[in-house]
This record gives sequence, C-alpha cells and structure tokens, in this order.
Amino acid sequence: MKKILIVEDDISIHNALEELLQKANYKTYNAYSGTEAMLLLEKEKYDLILLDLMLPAISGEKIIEVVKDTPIIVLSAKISSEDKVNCLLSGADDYITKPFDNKELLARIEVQLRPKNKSSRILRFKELELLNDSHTLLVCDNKINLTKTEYAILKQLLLNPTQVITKNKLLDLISIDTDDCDENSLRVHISNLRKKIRTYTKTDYIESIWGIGFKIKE
Amino acid sequence: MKKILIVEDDISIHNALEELLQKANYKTYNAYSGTEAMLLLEKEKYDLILLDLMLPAISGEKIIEVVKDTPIIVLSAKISSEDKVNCLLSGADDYITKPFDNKELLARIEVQLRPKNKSSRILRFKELELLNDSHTLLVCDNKINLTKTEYAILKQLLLNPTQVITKNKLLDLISIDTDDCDENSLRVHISNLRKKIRTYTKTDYIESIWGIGFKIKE
DNA sequence: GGAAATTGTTAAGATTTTGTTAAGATTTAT
DNA sequence: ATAAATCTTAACAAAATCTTAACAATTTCC
Repeated sequence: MKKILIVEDDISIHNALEELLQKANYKTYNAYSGTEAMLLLEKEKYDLILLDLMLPAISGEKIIEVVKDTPIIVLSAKISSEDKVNCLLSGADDYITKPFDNKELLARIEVQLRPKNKSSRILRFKELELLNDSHTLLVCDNKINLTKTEYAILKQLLLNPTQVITKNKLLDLISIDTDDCDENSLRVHISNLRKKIRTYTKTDYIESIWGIGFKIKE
Repeated sequence: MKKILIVEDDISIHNALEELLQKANYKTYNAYSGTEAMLLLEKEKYDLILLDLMLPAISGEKIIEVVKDTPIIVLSAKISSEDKVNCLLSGADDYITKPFDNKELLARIEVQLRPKNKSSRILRFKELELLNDSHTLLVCDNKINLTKTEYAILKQLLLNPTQVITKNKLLDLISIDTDDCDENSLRVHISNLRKKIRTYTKTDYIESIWGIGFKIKE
C-alpha cells in the first residue's frame, strides 16, 4: 500500500484529497504547513508528495528544493506558466492547477508511482541482457544462470548505469533483516558475478569505486 | 545530445516543435504518421517521444500501448479528462493540451529526461565538472578518477566557489575520527588534486589562502 | 635582506580496501 | 532425509589510497 503525504493548508481541500486517496487505496499522511511537512519528511519515507505551494511558514517551493528522493506533484491555484516552469525545473515531477479533475489526479499519481521502466522485462547494457522473469543473464547471447542475490545486485546496477551504487545500498538489497551486514559477502557475490560474465566476454562491466561502492563501467 | 522523436501530422505544428527543440539543443527526428513512427521506433532508440493522438493510419493511443521503454509526452487537442486519463493509465508519462506554452513544454520535457534520482547533481566551474552520481571529475571533458578524499575536498571547494574553506574544515571532511588532524596530509591531497587537474588544463583552479585555507580561483 | 613560518612536491612505507579462492554453514529442492 | 544449490565466513593476495617524512619553494614579518 503506497504512502502519500498530503501537504495542504486548506482544510476542505485537504479532507477531500484524503478521502479521494483513501478510496483509491492509498495510505495518506497529513501536513497542514510547510514546517509540519518537513518534520514528517525527516521521520519517514513516502512514495509520493502532493504539495500545495502557498503554505504557512515554509513555502512549497522550498520543499521542492529540499526533497530529492521522493516524487512530487504540485497542486496549486497558481496557473501562470512561470510558476509551473519554476517548480518543474527545480524538482517537481508534475504540476496540476486547481480546480483539478479527480480522475486525472489519480491517473497522474499512478504515473508517478509506477516503475520507471514500464516494461521492466529486459535490462540491456552493451553485451549484457538481464531477463526479468527467468532470472537469467545473456552475455553475447549466451545464457547464464544467476543466483537470486547476483540478480538483485546486477539489476540494481543496470537500473542506473551512470550511477555509483553504494555498498550499503547493495547490502540492503541482499540482507533485508541482517543489520550486521557483511561487506565481505558482497565482495564475494560481485566476484562471482564478474567471473560468470567473464566466461563470455573480456570486458569487465562492473567497476569498483574505492571506498564508495560499485558502478556499471562506462 | 538527447534524441526526441516528434510524431505529429500537422506540418505547421510539427515545424514549430522542431525549431523549438533544436533551439533548446535537442536532436529531433520526424514522423508524420503513426506508421512512420512505428518504423522509426523499430530502427532506433530515442530518449523521448512527443506524440499527437489524432494521426493517419495508426493512432497515438496504439503507439502508447506498444512503446514500453521510452518516455512519452502526449500533445493533443483533446482536452477531455477521459482522454487524458486513458493515455496516462495506458502508458503515457505526461499529457499536454494544445495550444501549449513553449516554456512549459520544455520544462516538462526536462522532467522526463532528467535522471530519476534528483540528487544526481553536477558541480560546474569553468572547465571543471564534478559529477555526483558517477563520482568522477571531468576536466575539459576528460574523465579523471578521484580518490574519496580528493573528491570530498574538491566538492567542498566547488560548493562555495567564492568562499575560503579553512584548513580545519577540510580536515574535518577527511578524518572523521582522528582529532589529531594532519595538515601535512591535506597538503599532499591538494597537491595530488592539482596535479591531476593539471594533466588536462594549465590553469590552477585551487588557490591557497596563506594561513587560512584554500579556495577556488577567481 | 634574512629568519621563521607556511606551503608545495615527491617518494617510500603503512594502512585500508578490494579480489579471489575454498571450505563450512545454510537454504532450497527432490 | 538427502542432495544440490546458494550463501557466508575466513584467509590470503593484490591493489589503491593515505600518511609520513624529507626537502624545496614561497610568503610574511622584522
């Protein structure tokens, strides 16, 4: 059940939103001011933020700047193109003007919540093809079986091929429960992955970023 | 340079879009019918599709269903909520009604093209580009690997390019635990940084402020 | 100008992190 | 319950990075 934070100071709009979202089977959280929103955001992670711009104390624009890891849909009475552009460029993911159509809002919420990779069937990178359903990897069209964790690691790396994935992030993937995560173990998995890939190609696709984590090469 | 496929049968709108996008530094590709779009999509991969709905032969809605690995922004004269919802739920990522504001369109395009992780920032200063997500430095577009501490130092300097960063501040960055910080060590790191940068440019970007610390030059 | 303090460079040794292997433990499938 | 697959642990080798130390160059101040 996806968690949505509603940031809106107008009580009647706020309540209407809450009802709408709950009927659509979302779990809602309520903030009635910018400061309250900030407090909640520090405490918990949400899947989406619905954000009014004109708020007491801290403005919505300020919140957009700060929040980096959660999609934001701005709900605002400000209809000027300039306001929209500013919000979108500074980090908002969508901008809907009030009054809005309920069904459209729900649709746009779904857009933000659905996985970026719509198909998510195949992840490709050069000679590599990671097949989602069969948990296999094709290297130059040669089939390789990956273990569950090897798959999880490679998937995470291939999802953001330009980005360094920290060791901690990868460890979170591996061990959901263990907080006494073991880097050693991760190292072995990476090593095994590399070895498997190496059987069919000479290029090493996994790069180590010393002290930080790992990344897809190039 | 990002590649955008324009799918639009109205010539005047199509040309206007093409001009707008090229001015905004995108590479444009043109399809004037649904069938043409499908042909191009089979041949090449694009970063974004701008899609009109009412097209000859194959409709825009059909294209939305088929395309799974490229973001789609629908540009349509259909303003009904129902049309919007259908498109968004079946796979479109945004829906803009005609006539549209150019700047808003460009902003919404940027939203679709930017990495999902908003925190992936780039710190730029003249010929230097410090890439947060890949943890590397580009000097005149030449990639340089930085060590963890070199990266931390340069990041701190580039974050406030007008400001002097004290030696103590930099030492805090380097040694989390050691309170017996070593200035000598810092000096070596700075020297190594300068050397690495010097391999691709003659200008020395790190200035020493005697007795205080360091600063980005100019 | 010259002494003292600060900064710059270099290279070697110490330290930390990473890579690989294999054996034992655990989980999963049969 | 047994066998196979997978994961973890441990040990060691290899690599990258950091610190130290020595000395040169520069700046400040008298």
